[in-house]
Amino acid sequence: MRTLALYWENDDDSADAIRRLRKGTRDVGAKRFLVREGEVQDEVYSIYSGWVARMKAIGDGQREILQFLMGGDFVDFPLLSGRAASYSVQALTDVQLCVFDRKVLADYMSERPALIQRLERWISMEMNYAYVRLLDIGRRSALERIARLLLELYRRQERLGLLVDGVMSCPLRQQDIGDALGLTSVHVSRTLAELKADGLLELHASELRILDRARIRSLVGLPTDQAMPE
Amino acid sequence: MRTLALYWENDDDSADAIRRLRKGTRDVGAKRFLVREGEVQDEVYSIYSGWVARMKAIGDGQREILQFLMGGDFVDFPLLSGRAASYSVQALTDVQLCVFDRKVLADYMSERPALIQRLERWISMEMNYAYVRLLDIGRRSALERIARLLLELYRRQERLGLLVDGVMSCPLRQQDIGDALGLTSVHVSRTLAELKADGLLELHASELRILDRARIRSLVGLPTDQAMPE
DNA sequence: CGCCTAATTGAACCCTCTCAAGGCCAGTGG
DNA sequence: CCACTGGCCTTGAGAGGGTTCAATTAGGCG
Repeated sequence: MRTLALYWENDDDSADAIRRLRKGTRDVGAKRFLVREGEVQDEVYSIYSGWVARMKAIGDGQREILQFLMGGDFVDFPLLSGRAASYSVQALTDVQLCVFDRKVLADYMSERPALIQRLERWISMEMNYAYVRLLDIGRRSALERIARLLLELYRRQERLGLLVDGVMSCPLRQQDIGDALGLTSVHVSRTLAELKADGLLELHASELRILDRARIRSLVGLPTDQAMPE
Repeated sequence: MRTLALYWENDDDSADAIRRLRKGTRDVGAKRFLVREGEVQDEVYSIYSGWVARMKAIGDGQREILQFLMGGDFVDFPLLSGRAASYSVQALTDVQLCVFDRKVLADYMSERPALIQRLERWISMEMNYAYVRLLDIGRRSALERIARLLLELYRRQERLGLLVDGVMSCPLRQQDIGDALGLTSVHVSRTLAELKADGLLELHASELRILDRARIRSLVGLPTDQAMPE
């Protein structure tokens, strides 16, 4: 486990400053909830290591995973004004968190207006993930959805420098993938088999390897070159 | 056509101040694009009157509507830092816009840190709409999706004081509803017929009337009382 | 080794799509 | 005033992608 940067770490030292605001760290076991829908929390978490998911539950025990979170991501939302969460957040693996006091964070930021844009950029990136997922679920086939999601996760882990020899450690169960993409775990299984058979990727024993990135990108409707992320 | 409040108009006068920043107004005809995916704009719009949709296109001519916008909503995103839009924005009806200069708005806000929280609250509300839609498309049946969307729109128009005798003027084609919910216009037609037959709502000649709000709410999995919005 | 959770596979079903024809309505032009 | 047009909605029939149910296999872990 290594120390991960906060998202807005870029070219200046504001990330460092923010990091110094942290109250401490905390370990949370897999399957534990960090936030429950409807609750208000005066702490803010960012993820140090491990995987986490934001999700909404529907009456009959079903759930929809809204977003997967990993190293450096802030867990909840809105960050500054503590309001009842509109979703739950659950640890998918054992997780190490960075803990902030919401008020301290809010005070710090309101004294540094330049950070607004950074905050806004972060949020709009989050927003974009949600919108891309909407396009996925609304308009793409199971094959395309799964390929795109795996590529997205792979890309994010890659950026964090967490790949080992081009292999991503993927703690997601097929159930989780299905819950994120509006599919059944059964159908995720079948579709993954198809992707493997086509030689696009390998996923076995929680290890994901992208075999043919270009072909996946074209399958998904992205330009084949490296123009755009995900 | 009446003057609509900006979203963050609440209890103080910051909304007034922001409104004074506006550069002017502009009229845009139905079907025109206000923003195109990938473009950068130095103007920011909020909606004065009319309906607008954010959408993403997929290669083969399909599109997914991400969000419907109406009176007081800001059109694009991120608001302050002009970046390439990750979606297009199209007018669904003739629209009257409030035009701001992005830089003026950004400067104004960075001098008033208290507005950060307001900005963040707005965005997190937007985020919530996206997340609710994800739950819809991912886990709910066509019947539930359509009922919920129409209730959401009805509720928003109600808040804006735009209902006339409990009737909402709904400029959406069934195609639009389908594009927002991941359905075909054909199936939207059939499902609407079912909702009408069940006596839940009326939708005819662009006029929507909610007949049995409580039953729709329970169909959709919301508490039957008025506890929560949408 | 045994237990438990996750993944795979098969078969039947169903919700939603596709394709296609017809109807309604508003606008337009003769 | 009426025929024509184009856009949208409706309706039918058939097909398909994904689900459901259920049984089996594979994997981790004490």
